[in-house]
Amino acid sequence: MSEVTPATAGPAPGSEHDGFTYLLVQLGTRAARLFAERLAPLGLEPRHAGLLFRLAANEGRSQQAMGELLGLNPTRMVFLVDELEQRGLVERRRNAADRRSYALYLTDAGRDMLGAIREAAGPEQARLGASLSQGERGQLTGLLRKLAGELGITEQHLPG
Amino acid sequence: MSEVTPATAGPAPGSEHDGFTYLLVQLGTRAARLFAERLAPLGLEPRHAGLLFRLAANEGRSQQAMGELLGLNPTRMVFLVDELEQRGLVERRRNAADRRSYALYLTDAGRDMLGAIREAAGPEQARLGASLSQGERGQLTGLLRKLAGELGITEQHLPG
DNA sequence: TTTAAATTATCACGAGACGAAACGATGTCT
DNA sequence: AGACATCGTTTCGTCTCGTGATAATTTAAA
Repeated sequence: MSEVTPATAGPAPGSEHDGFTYLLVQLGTRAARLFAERLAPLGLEPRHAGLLFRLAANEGRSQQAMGELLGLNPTRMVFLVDELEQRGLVERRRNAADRRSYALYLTDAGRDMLGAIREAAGPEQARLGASLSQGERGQLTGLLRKLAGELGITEQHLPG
Repeated sequence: MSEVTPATAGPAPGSEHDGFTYLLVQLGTRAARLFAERLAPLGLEPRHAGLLFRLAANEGRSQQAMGELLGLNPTRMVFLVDELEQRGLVERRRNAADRRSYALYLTDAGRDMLGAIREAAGPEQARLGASLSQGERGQLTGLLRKLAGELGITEQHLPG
């Protein structure tokens, strides 16, 4: 029974209609779009929010280390940090030990922005899950977390 | 209690870690990538598969009507149909009633390809959900369907 | 008939994301 | 000192996509 082939009949194995893959893709893109819309008034895009959140949990890392953590190549990372630095949300400090690299830090404005993002995203999530009871929401979160755990999603990755 | 504001404490309302929004986005993009990888050996990309599936349920429609259904602009639609026609999976037939327009049909090869896509995607989904029991998988599908229903996702849309 | 509208196709242009390669500055190793 | 690797950066080309303009064919309206 460890074999995953769904040879047992049930709903057609590969049909897109009974599977959760299609639903995951659809809901994922939809959720991303809703989040982006909520973020727009703040002058940010999802990737900015992603970096800010990850940075809050990993302050002082080098730019490249952060990029690797997020799955971004160095070129893209330079651009992303540039944008956030120009907005005064992130700071590049020379690393005293290794002056080739920068250490990334949140500014006070960056920390404030983090709060603003949370305030913007919270109600949106509540609206998205309005058709679910609180128990169902917890159930869903638990199941998704199980899936994510198997795939090695660690809350550190940045959505494509 | 119909109010959705989570004023009651519990896990911090806007925190990304307890919410399913972040998980949905992550899992959605991951599922899309896995699907694309499974499709690559067939020489197809997700958009091709999307059109083939939607076309199977809407044969005989005009090219532009299909494009509208999928959320693609006419220019892009021409290109997409070109690609599938060159592969012999889709056929453009002159519409007898209105000879300005084409009616789109699947060829036999297109129908075969549909089966191949299902065979490629099925095991992938099983692998993705390997950490879930069969009951949990059904539960998850049900919950996702509820969410999708609220958002008006009708199995007709093409993932961004 | 004349005129306007619809459908498909084609082209040019720019926006945006992305990767590859190279470069200067710095650090490390021999 | 010299050779080599690493970090951040810049530049270049590629890919995808959207928009707008244009044309050819066919249909519908005046």
